[in-house]
Amino acid sequence: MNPSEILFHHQVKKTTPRVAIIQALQQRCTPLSEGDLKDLLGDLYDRTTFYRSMQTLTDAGIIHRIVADNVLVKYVLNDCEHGHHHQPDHVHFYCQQCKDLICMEELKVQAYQLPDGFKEQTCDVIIRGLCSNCNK
Amino acid sequence: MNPSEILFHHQVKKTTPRVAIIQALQQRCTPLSEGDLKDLLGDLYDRTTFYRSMQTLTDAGIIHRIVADNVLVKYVLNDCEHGHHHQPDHVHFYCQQCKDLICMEELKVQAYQLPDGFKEQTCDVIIRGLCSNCNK
DNA sequence: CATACATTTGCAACAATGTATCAGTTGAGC
DNA sequence: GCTCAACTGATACATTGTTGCAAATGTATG
Ligand SMILES: [Mn+2]
Ligand SMILES: [Mn+2]
Ligand SMILES: [Zn+2]
Ligand SMILES: [Zn+2]
Repeated sequence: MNPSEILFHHQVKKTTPRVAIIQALQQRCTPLSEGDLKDLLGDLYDRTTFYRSMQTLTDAGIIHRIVADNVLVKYVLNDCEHGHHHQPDHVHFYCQQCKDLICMEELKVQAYQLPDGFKEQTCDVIIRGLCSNCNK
Repeated sequence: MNPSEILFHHQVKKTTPRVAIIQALQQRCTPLSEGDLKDLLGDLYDRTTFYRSMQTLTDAGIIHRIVADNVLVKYVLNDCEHGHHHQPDHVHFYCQQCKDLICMEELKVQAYQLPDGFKEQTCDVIIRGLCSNCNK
């Protein structure tokens, strides 16, 4: 599906920033931060618009957020081409040195049974440390 | 162990802010944020000093950080009285509405086997959603 | 106990991230 | 093409965290 179709399918208005953001996420197919997207798209939209767009797209179930660290949030499509859905799916590794976020597809996250009354919305499993490049 | 002993044992200089912070963490025995500690300790130290102290105490292995969310970091003693050690130990639940962080002691975190070369330093399992109070 | 030196602190300035308000623009449906 | 709700950009603000440097403090030594 192209960005326009995705937006229509989720009943979200088609706007220039939203289309551009979805397109960029599709092309890279990896978690991207505000900075990453800014590098790709330049001054296509205001920072305020960015945050509002990400909120809208998250609420609509088109993307989801990964909190890699208190100072780094990344965003991914829920339905990427090569099946990179994921939500409480796999572990993410965050390298404290090179600041890279790596999807550990092979490390699946177990389902946790919350006590009665609690409602789960998202689940992040973040392992922080040094990646194989930086650990030398 | 009292704060002074802990600091001495880890070969960290004994200073007023560090002692006060450890003391507060011991008394509450629950994860506290910068704001929580500020409420307890007032203007005992500057904000800059706080961040530097937490870095030092973390490096020394006296406390550890829990990243509840990109805008909320909490700190806990590694060696609390009633055995609340925890590191890759149990799941933390973060209520997106009342902003409470709850230790799910009964939900243990599995050990993940990282690929060769990767070095784990910390592991957070954060489930976000609504707590039983807010989910009504 | 006094001194000396390294460590730590407070202050000021800055950077990054995120939110609120509001006037002006845009887009989907008719 | 109109219309009106939805969205955007600009500005201003809040919070969290960092950096540089002079002044204060803590520990080790004599
Ligand atoms: Mn992933
Ligand atoms: Mn806990
Ligand atoms: Zn790395
Ligand atoms: Zn709650």
